[in-house]
Amino acid sequence: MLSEREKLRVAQTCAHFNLKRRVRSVTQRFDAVLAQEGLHITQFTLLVTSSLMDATPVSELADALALDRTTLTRNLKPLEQKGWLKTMVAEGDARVRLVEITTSGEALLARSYPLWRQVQEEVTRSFEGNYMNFLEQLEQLDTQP
Amino acid sequence: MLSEREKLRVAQTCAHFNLKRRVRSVTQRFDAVLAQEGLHITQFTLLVTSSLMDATPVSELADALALDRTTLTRNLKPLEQKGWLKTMVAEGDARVRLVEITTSGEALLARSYPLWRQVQEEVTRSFEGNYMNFLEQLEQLDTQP
DNA sequence: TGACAATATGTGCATATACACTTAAAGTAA
DNA sequence: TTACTTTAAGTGTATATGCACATATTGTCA
Repeated sequence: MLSEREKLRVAQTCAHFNLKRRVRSVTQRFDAVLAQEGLHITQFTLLVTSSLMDATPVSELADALALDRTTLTRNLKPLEQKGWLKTMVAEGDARVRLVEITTSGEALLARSYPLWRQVQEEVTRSFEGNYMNFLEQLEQLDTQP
Repeated sequence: MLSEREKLRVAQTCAHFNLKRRVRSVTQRFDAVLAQEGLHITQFTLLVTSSLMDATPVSELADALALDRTTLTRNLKPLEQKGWLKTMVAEGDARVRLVEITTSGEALLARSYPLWRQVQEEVTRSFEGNYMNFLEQLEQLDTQP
């Protein structure tokens, strides 16, 4: 049986819990604004990355997003259905599926960017210039000791 | 059409993307170890909180976890099925469902705590004493300007 | 008391996530 | 060329998440 002290320690310091609940809050702030374009922040990020890495294999895109490949496969589906992304079989290797953003997807990005920026600025404002430092600290979470 | 520069800005600085991918990594590190007890880190946190706040209404528990109430309802289900949590209708108000940890749940917590602690220490080690400062910075993400 | 408002919770639907397993295609070696 | 291995991707299943809506119970006021 755990002591009260140990339980409190988990509740107050757990890296996962503390991160996750903040992320939930941040997700909702972005999603609330992006909803006017029928978009979630996860989808916005996926569209931007697809646009940056044009005609990329699914696996490479998953790596770039630090996302499980099978998760990406499912996340692509609604964006394809709405015509913002399309996929095509790679020439010379029928195993590979290349992900591409469509013209409609690019237009959506152009409309959504100001919305993203608005929330991004609100979220980062409270860091008062230390946001980049915060991002660096975040990276340490991945660093294996 | 977004410029390359704007796309890179999103990819490199987006608060949501940067948080989310680190969280995915942290989740996997906890889950990998807790798997030997058949537990996810999300469930571990839920069990600890239920244990701390004994016989709490679903809504109050959701508030404590900064979790949508309907999400909590579903997260409770697998834990109830495995007999680690139980719920009972509150005396005097049949609308309220109280969540309680079971003896079996407490035993599981006792076995899982060392596993949590092991990963927690690994994850926080790289902060070298600045972890609490990091948690405070995380809180600013919720602060409305 | 009876009608309506407020409260607590659950469900339908959709997205997000990942592990285990499957399928299909390409590469390789006898 | 055939058999085996490797590689790229998809599917089955389960948990996690939250909005919109539905249901049930309690409270309130005329």
